[in-house]
Amino acid sequence: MINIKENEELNKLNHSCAHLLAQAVKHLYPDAKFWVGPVIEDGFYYDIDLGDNVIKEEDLERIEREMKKCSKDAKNIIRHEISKSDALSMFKDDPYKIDLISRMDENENVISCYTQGDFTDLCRGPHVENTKLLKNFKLLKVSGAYWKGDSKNKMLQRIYGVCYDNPEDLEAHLKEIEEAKARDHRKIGKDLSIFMVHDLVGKGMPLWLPNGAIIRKQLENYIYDKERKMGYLHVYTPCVGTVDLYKTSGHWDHYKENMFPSMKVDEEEFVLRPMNCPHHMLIYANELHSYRELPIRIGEFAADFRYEASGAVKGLERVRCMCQNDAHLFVRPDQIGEEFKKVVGLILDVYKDFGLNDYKFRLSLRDKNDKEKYFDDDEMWNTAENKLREVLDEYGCDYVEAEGEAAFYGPKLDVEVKPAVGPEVTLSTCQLDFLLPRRFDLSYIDSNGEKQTPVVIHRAIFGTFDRFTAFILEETKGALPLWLSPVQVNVIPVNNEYHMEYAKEIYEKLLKEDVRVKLDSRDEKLSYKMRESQTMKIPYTLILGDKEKESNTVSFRLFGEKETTTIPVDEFINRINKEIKNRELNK
RNA sequence: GCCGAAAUAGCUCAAUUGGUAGAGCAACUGACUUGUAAUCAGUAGGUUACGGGUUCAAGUCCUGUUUUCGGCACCA
Repeated sequence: MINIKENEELNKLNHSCAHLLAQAVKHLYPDAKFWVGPVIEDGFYYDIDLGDNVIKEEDLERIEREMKKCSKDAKNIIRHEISKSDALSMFKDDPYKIDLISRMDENENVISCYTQGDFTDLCRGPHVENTKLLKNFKLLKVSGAYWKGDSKNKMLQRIYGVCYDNPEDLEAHLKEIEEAKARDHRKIGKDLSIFMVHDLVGKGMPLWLPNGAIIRKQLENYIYDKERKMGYLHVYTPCVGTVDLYKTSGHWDHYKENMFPSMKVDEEEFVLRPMNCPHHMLIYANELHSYRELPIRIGEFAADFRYEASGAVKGLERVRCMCQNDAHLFVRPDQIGEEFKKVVGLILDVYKDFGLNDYKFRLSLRDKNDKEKYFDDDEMWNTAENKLREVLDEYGCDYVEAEGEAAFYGPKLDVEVKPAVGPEVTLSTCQLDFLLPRRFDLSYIDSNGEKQTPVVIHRAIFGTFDRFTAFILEETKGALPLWLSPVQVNVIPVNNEYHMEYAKEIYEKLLKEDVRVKLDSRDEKLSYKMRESQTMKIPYTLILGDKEKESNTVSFRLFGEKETTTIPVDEFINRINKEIKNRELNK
């Protein structure tokens, strides 16, 4: 999809369309007051205060009609510049405009406005010359949005739309939205029986069905092997901890509100754990460590529970019960760079294995002025942040820096991806931590026999198995590579009476090879079974009839393809074994 | 959590202004014995998310709750 914000012409067009929207809304709702109407990657929006009026989805059509009317009026969009004081008196009845004007740069004494017919808006511009150029637009959705993005403020109404300079591009844009809905992992998850949810279990607590469980198990095996080869030691720990554990770590103070409420058992108070760091800290502290042992890498596929806001819960992507692909690396200060580099290397390696290219690195730093959230030690923060930058530069990774988004214990590097529907989410994460080792009084003995404090690196390559599965389903549109597919081979005899025996023979052979194979023995036509095989996106469908039986061959059809290939049975077995072993991607 | 919308058979959807809840697919039974995306016939399937109210009469109107969806805010 074209990035409208970054395209000069489309940016201008969409910005002007936002004004056209405001003009139409002003006609229909004379009391409307306007906040801002920026251009975004996929169009534009305008935030509006309508007082007691409410714009609903069904009103969008009416507003669109009014916009068309305004467009047909073919008014020139005229820029004029006024002084700051004139602007303040001109918009004196509009608290939103006063807010904008008064916060403008001291040096900026000239303020620009744009007028089209009966409508004038404060705006930096630029705009198209005439409203008649705004023809190919569509209003897409309406929602609430907090003023200035702060939930303590009043909620305004936001209308989203998009505009193009020709009807074909607009049509293509709308089609893309439809296609995105079709590859939403919630739809695929239902169609392919991957997961379900149930009110009696609870919101944000997905149940992984057999098909989903296979995918997850494959992901676990894959990353477990990678980690083990890199010297990780895997553990199992309970998914509860005492409140005191989280008071020690500091999480209780920072995240109490986002944890499930504590439960009292006898004299102890427990919580469902929201993360695993404290448990792993205790495992480290269980033994005395020499500087020679470090780094020590403790890994776990660990279930965590977070009381996510009800409005945030979404399929497998944002859940209240998740399984992290977690690990904590205990390192000496001189090992930070090298160890961090290994983690970034692993991330790059894994994304390559999955054929993922569309992701972004985000380096989250502290807000130097926020002494409440972030512990006050300039040297530690600066050292940590610079180490992360160094490694990223070494790999030549592009990244954006985000101030004030670090964890309370240290800076972090996240990998962000865009789901089919909704805003970007974090998959992988790697975080430096100078604080928790101190809070848990962790130590190792250095070469002089002195106690030193290790540094901890928190990292999750898949992030959570839940979210990674959601993402991989959307990336592949449900047509998973062979090694991840719940059913890898579907065996269909041409005629149940004459070919079942041969079909069974092949089926047994594949079972012995540890292939996930299904034999469709129902009394149905071949075409009926083929249809289901394709809609369930099974990678290989075998057709076995007289021809195959006589020549000891199999005929297979790949998912999404029309032609059939016939090869000897042994050759087929070699072929899929190789494909599975190498975790080959779909072409 | 906030602003909106929605919830009807396992799935996808119908049901005029309030007037007997239907269809296709799936399931089951039988017939058909099939060479690459839906063979035919029959059977069964519902406290219309849950609770309360208005009404002679509620899937439909009002109200509370839950869940889902679109955004906002949040995301260790």
